[in-house]
Amino acid sequence: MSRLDRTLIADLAPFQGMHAADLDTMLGQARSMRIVKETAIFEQEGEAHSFFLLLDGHVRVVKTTPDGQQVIVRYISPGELLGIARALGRTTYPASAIAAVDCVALAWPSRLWSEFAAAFPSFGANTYKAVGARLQDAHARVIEMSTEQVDRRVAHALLKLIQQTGRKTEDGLLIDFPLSRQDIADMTGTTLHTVSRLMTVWEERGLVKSGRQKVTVVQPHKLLLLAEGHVDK
Amino acid sequence: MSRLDRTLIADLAPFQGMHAADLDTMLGQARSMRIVKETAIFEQEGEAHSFFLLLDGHVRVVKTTPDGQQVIVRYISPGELLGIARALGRTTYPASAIAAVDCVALAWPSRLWSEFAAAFPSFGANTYKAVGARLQDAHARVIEMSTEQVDRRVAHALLKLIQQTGRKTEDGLLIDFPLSRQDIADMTGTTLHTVSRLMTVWEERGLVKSGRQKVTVVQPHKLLLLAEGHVDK
DNA sequence: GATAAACGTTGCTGCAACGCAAACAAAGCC
DNA sequence: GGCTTTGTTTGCGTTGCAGCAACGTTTATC
Repeated sequence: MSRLDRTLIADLAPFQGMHAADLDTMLGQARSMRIVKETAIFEQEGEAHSFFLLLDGHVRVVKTTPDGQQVIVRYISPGELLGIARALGRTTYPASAIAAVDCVALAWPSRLWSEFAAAFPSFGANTYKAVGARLQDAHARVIEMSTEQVDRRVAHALLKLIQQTGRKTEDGLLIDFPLSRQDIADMTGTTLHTVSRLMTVWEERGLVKSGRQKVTVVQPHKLLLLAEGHVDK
Repeated sequence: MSRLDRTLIADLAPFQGMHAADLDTMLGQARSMRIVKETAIFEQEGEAHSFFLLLDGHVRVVKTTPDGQQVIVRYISPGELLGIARALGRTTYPASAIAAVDCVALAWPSRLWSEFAAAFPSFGANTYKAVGARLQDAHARVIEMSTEQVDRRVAHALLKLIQQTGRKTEDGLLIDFPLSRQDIADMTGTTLHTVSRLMTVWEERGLVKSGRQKVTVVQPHKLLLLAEGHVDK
C-alpha cells in the first residue's frame, strides 16, 4: 500500500479523528483483496471471521429467506465498513455481501475489531455512529414498507441510490453499477414486473432513462415529489 | 432506592459484568419517575435530553409519519434501556415512547451516557450488543414486510409479544398489557379491520382467545406453524 | 341509569399489485 | 452467424387486502 493510499484512507468516515500512527497500525494488519463481479465477500450464516473496508466498487448486502426470496438490505459504497457482525455480538454474518462490480477491499480478522475499538476510541465511536445510522435507516424502511405504496418506495430507492453513487452524465444522474429490475424489486419488496411497468411510465414522462441493468434519473426533483407523494402519480 | 432494588437491578442485561460500586455510582445519579398510562416518556423530534431504564410496566415506541400514520416500532419490557438516541449520534429522539400501562423508570441526563460507557466498559458493550440486536430485529422486520403476507405478520407479532410478556393463565399465554386491534395493525402494517377479521377466524379455530384490548394465545405452537407458513391458512 | 366515547365486528366494493405467460431484445458464447 | 442465456416488456386474469359504512358491545362519565 502506497503512502498516497494511506492519506486517502485517513479521510474515510470510519477513521475520522484517529492518529496517523494508529491508522498505520491498523493498515499494517489488513489484507488487501480483489473481489470479482457477482462473487461473495461473505455468505449469510457463515462464521464471521473477518470484517472489511470497501475501497473500490459496489457491494450489495442480500438476505435470503428460507423459501428462497431475496431482499437487498443495502448497497455499500467505497469507504464503508462491512461484515462487522462480530462487533455487534454475533458470531455469524446475518446476510451475504455480493460484489455488484469488481471490487477492492481490505480485510481484518474479526477478533481485531474489539482490540482496535479499545485502543483507538475514535474508531469504535465512528463505527457505532455508523451502526446508529443504519438502525435509523432500517426503521425508516420499516415505516416505508408499512405505509407507502410501491411507486413511492421505488422512487425513494432510486433517489437513495443516486445520492450514494450518482454520476453526472449528459442525460442526468446515472446509477454507477449494473442494476436490474429484479434488483430494484428486491430493494423495495415488489416484483420485477411491477418495477418494469413503473419504469416505462416514468420513461414516457421523462423522469428517467433506462436500459438493460442501467438506470439514469433525468429529473431527480420530480422523482422526489413523487416519492414524497406531493403529486398524483 | 432500597438495597434490595439495587440487587435486582444488577441482574438486568444493561449492567451485566459491572462492579457493584460502579452500578451504585450510576444509580446515584438517576432520577426515579412514574409515568401514567398513555402519557409520553419522550416525544419524537424532541431534544434527546435523557435516557431511561424501564423498571416496571410496558412502553410502546411509536413513529408517526408526516401524514399522521402510526407505526409501532417495538414494545419495551422492564429491564431495557430506552431513549439512547444520543449514544447513537442523534440529538433528537427518532420516535415517541408511550406508556402502555402505568410505568416506573429511571432517568439519566443524556450527556452522562458517554461518561458511563467510558468509565464502565461493560455497560457500553452491553448497550451496543443490545443495539446490534435491535438492528437485527429491524432488518428481520424489513424482510418480513417485503416477503410475507398479513396473516403471517400478525401471527409473528403476537408470538413476539407473548415471548416478551406472555403470562400463563388457564386459557393460555396472555399478553400482559392492553393491546387493541389498532395497535396490532400498527405493528404489522395493516388495518384494524383486517386484524379483526383474522382474530375472529383464529378464535373460531381455537388458536387465540381475545376480548377488548386483550389477547390470549391458546395454541402458540399452531400459531407458529401459521407464522412460518407450514400450514395453509 | 342514561348518555357518550372507545373499541370491535362484519358485509360489501374496488383496486393495486401479483402471477402467469408469451414475446422481444440484448449480450455472451461457440 | 447462429445459438443460448439473461434481462425486459406487456397483456390478461386473479386476489389479498384496504376503504367505507353500518352496527354491536363494552367501558367510562356524569
